[in-house]
Amino acid sequence: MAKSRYLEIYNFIKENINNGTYLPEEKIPSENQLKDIFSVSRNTVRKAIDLLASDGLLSSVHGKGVFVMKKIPVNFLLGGTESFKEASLKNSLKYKTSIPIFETLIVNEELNKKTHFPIGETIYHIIRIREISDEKVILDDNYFLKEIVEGLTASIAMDSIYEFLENKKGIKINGAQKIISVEPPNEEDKKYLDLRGNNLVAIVKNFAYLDNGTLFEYTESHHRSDKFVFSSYAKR
Amino acid sequence: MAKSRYLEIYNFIKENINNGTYLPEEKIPSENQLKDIFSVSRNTVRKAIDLLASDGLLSSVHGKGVFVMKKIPVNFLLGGTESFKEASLKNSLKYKTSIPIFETLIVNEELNKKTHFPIGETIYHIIRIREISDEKVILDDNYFLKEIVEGLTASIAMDSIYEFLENKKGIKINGAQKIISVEPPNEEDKKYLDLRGNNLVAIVKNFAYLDNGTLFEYTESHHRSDKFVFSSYAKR
DNA sequence: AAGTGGTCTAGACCACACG
DNA sequence: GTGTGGTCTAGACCACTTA
Repeated sequence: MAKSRYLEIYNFIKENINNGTYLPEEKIPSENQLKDIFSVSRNTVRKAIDLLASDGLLSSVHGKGVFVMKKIPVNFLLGGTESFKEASLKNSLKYKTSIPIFETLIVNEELNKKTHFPIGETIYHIIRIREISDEKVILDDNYFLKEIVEGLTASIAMDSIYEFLENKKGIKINGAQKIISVEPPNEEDKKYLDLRGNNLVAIVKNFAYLDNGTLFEYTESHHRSDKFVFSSYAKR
Repeated sequence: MAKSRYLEIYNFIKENINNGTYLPEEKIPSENQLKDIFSVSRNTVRKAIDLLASDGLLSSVHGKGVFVMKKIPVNFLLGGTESFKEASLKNSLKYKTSIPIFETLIVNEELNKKTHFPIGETIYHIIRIREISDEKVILDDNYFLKEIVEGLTASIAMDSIYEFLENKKGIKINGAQKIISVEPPNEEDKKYLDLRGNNLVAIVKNFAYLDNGTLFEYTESHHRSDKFVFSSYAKR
């Protein structure tokens, strides 16, 4: 159940898009009609529509109406801020995680250059190897501010770190800056991954921020290049 | 000057972030203070704040206040010495463009599979080669719905297609779904790009939609892997 | 002219954080 | 308790599109 009126309307519209009641490239009922249907103010209807528009599902056009965006032709997506586990579940893949490194470090100049954490901060450094269908294809090189993620253990890291941070510790994550590039594998990649002749890895650098603006995580995900996919929707 | 009150407030806050009046990890004035400063209703202040939050510049925290996000400039995040990456992110690059192919096609089954345009539609197919510092490093394989982009010419494509569509034709673009992968070069890549021994290309597939939901563009950008970089901010 | 979304007001009550 | 942001109302007027 939705806890607010606008989420109720949000879910109603979303459901009607998914089940084909509202068709792509066509209009949904006008804001005034929806306001009467739900007996709410127009602002509440607009809030629901704005949310769906930022999801890329709707588009408001002045004087015309609110259109349903044509369905995005990809349903096997990785990426966004989705964690490895969420992505795997959605794609029903078999995965295994191993953790060859779980250590505590103090940020020195070299680490500061790489992670952008302030020099002197205490951080956890974790390397996780992701095995999918019996092939080690992803190496996650994680750095977390210890102060923020206190209580994190290797067995939690085997599962989902984000699940722990958000649900167990109540940490509010605002979002993350991601930078993707393609580079030759480093020593750790060669040591831990099943490169199978691939001489390049796709690297996703991830700078994650708390709701108050603090940088609390830096992660480099090294993907075997032939197994790498990334997806995002960019509003114009 | 801004044409609406909320944009005025939006620009005011943004300016104060940029010039250091509002500092990262600290709070901006409360919604009630801003409402009095600008003599507007609280909803108008909230609209400005919501916009900046969706830009990733602010973050509202219930009961606490509105925080300025700490943002590390993207060019610092890259590190390394690769001047191309820094330059391309600063947008200070001069592309030289050549157009070996500019043709009109009817969508058949094979093209439908690749572009997702309806079978039977008339489309433009354009291949553009991007040369940077005398190296051909990007191949753009573009497909546009002819009906929408009518009037597009090769000389426009040399410059900026989007500038033409948005400013000259008044086309409203909602956004685009992007999918990134790494693959071996195809025959066209081998023919047109200076691969310099690189045996992989980074491919950005781009599905662009109009405001009414219509898919009007499909583009594959093939980047020589050592010159590829991609950046995005994802809200949680 | 009628209908649509875009902006804005001046309130209200609620939920959360902190001292 | 006080202050903060989160939700919501019941209007109003404006700007754009279509007929």
